[in-house]
Amino acid sequence: MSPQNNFLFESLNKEQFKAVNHIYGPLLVVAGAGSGKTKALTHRIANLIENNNVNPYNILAVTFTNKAAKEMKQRLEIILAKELATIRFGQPWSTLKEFDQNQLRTVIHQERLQDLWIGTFHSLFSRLLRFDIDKYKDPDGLSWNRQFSIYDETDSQTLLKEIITKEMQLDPKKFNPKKIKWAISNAKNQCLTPKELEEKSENQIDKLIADAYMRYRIALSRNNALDFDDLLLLPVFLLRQNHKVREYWHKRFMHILIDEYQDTNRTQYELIKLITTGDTDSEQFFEWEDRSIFVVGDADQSIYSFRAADFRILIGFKEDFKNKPNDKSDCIIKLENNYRSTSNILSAANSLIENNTERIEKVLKATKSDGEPLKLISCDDEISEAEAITSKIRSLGSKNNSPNWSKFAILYRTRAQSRVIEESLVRWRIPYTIYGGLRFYDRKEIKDAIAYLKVLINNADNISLLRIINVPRRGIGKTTIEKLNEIANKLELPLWEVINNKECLISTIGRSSKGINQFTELMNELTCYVENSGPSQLLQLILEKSGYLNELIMSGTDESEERRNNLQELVNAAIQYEEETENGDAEGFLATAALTTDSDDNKKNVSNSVTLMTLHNSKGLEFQNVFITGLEQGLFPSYRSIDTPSLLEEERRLCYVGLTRAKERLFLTHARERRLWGGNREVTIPSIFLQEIPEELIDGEIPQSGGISLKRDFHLDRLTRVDRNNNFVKNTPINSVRRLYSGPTKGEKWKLGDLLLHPKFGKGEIIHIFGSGEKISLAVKFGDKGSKILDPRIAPIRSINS
DNA sequence: ATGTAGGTGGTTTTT
DNA sequence: CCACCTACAT
Repeated sequence: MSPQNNFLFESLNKEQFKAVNHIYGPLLVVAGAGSGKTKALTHRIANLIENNNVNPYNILAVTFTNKAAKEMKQRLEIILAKELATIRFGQPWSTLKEFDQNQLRTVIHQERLQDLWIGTFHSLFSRLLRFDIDKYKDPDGLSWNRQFSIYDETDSQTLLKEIITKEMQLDPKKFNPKKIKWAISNAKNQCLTPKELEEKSENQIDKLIADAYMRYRIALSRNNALDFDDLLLLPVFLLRQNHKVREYWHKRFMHILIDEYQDTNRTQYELIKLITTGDTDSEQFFEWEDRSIFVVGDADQSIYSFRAADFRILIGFKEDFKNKPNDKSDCIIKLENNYRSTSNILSAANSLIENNTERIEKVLKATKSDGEPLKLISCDDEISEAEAITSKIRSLGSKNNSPNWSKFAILYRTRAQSRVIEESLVRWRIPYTIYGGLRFYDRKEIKDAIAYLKVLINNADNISLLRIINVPRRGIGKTTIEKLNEIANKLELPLWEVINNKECLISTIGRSSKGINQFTELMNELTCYVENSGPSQLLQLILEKSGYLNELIMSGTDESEERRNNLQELVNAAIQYEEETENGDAEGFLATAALTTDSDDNKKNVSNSVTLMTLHNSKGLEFQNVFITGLEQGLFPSYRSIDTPSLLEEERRLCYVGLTRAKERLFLTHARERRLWGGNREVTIPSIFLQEIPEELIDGEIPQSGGISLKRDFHLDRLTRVDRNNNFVKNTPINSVRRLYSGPTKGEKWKLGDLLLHPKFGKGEIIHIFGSGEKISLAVKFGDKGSKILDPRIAPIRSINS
């Protein structure tokens, strides 16, 4: 059939059409922000299935987030259902009743899309490992089975810390487990084995890290566990060594699509290459015949190099996948029409990004009119910044009787910046949602419940076992656990094997084994249910039989009520998982739990609230009104990037991503001074990025000071906070609020040119006064000691008469 | 075995 | 400033 007649192609521009109609061979789609790349992707998949007889079973589609995967699947469902509508009902989709529409979608979902693999690299390849991990033969003799646990950052750090302190006998203060984990992760993302890392090491510390990596790997395998990076790294080794496995996946995934290709790292790239080329020698060029690889990306939006993403992979695409050495065929399509933002916003973004050197030349062309100029909001400090943002949102929102808060997004470089903004929003009763931060699955009670399930599935998982062995309290103490753990290590057995052995217990810890017995009996009883129960039922049983729920009910506090609700929510999530996957097993549910982030949660999107998130989290989203905050040197761009050109370019790309999120209005804010971590306020320098946007596009504005009349009130007690261990923190005082409420200062006795005496710096002269009233800081010049910024309420200074 | 006080160290971005 | 860890008291 002639594809041109197909409505699949109706709403596409010329370039999008070319992309969608690409069938075999490699293709790189360079897609600028807002240029309709998701459309190109979904329509191409539909085109493959609908018009080119491709079985969805043979398609692998990689997205950057689970949310994107979900959305893509839904869009695909609708496209195909529309197609089906004309065939089944002989009438267009829009004229069908909702009931019929839904029925068609269900049909498509069940009959056509069930076998389509679509998801993040991590979720897709954890799935692949569930099939084939037992076929992996490790050169060091390590092994895993398909019940493997997935360790999150905390779990793996716990494990690594144990290795560093106990096995290697190093001082964790000198050798920070976090940093070592970071280094190991980096190696894994570059596809390096411990051995390769060791060969590359140049100094003692590098050697130590390689050693830790080696031991960490062994420890993971003893726990039958993998960390996030392993989910990609292990498949690479498996596919490299096992021809049969490689051929299987090569033959299965004939059409590979990858979104956000600029954020691919070496390991992911290796993975894709292995599956695409299959059993051919890398020296040889194979025929594409009936297969394709289709990647979409934008080098200007590459913002994840800190986790080893490398956008040069995108730039090298043509070289990597061209047909023959001399192939001249053009396998690049550029999407440059932007359908999202006003022309002013685009001009600003284009000007900014032109300051980067490493790029694929590309200019976003506006399809919308000029719109309003960008607004620059300069503020005294971070509190007035927050107030200015809030007041702007209020004035724009109040034009409407029922304001649509979800049209607003506040973006920041670091999470720490959100706090002050939250306080301001709470004060003005503006509803907001923070993305990122504490994951649902990271809450204490959820991690506990999941740990039970993990141990039931994989009893070698010591980290999870140790987490729950005394939760709820069974009177098992630290020394007992320590003792047993030592025995387990000595015998090279999982801790579970040791505690599940009555003789062993009695001979080693004797009378203090009561609690342990209670625990093993519980787990043995629960194990009986594993085979015939789904994850939701198992969780329910765990919570009841362990006494976890009872304990929460007994305590009867608001906090425990909240925890119970969360646990109910967890059971619901498991039920939903079972429905979506048609009786998916507990292993699959655990993988979902490990790999789901908060921003994947679609429930949040429907609420009418202002969005707060990091710039990183904003990738792929769009909002009517966007605030980019904290545009100061050292904050954005970050102080760690400021002196390194390549890192600075990444910050600039991050800024570019931020700018291009906005559809209509864009606000840029900065504070003239800022308290970074409660310490002294620092005078700031406006971000270099502000200078890189043409002046004529920006409209300055008089900064709003923090001195709006504030009514003491409400809600502050509802700002329940949770610490990093997920315990609720009671009555956290909110300092900035307190500061704003406390009355006027004891008087402004300081003025320019005054002389003062400081015990450490000596005599100084006030050369500048920042702020006024309560929030005053003095810049004082101390002769040979240089200048300092002082807070006169804190600094031990007294004025002297000249 | 468990709870709490105080000292200390760390602060970019995430699957 | 905040969260974590350790040491100590119960």
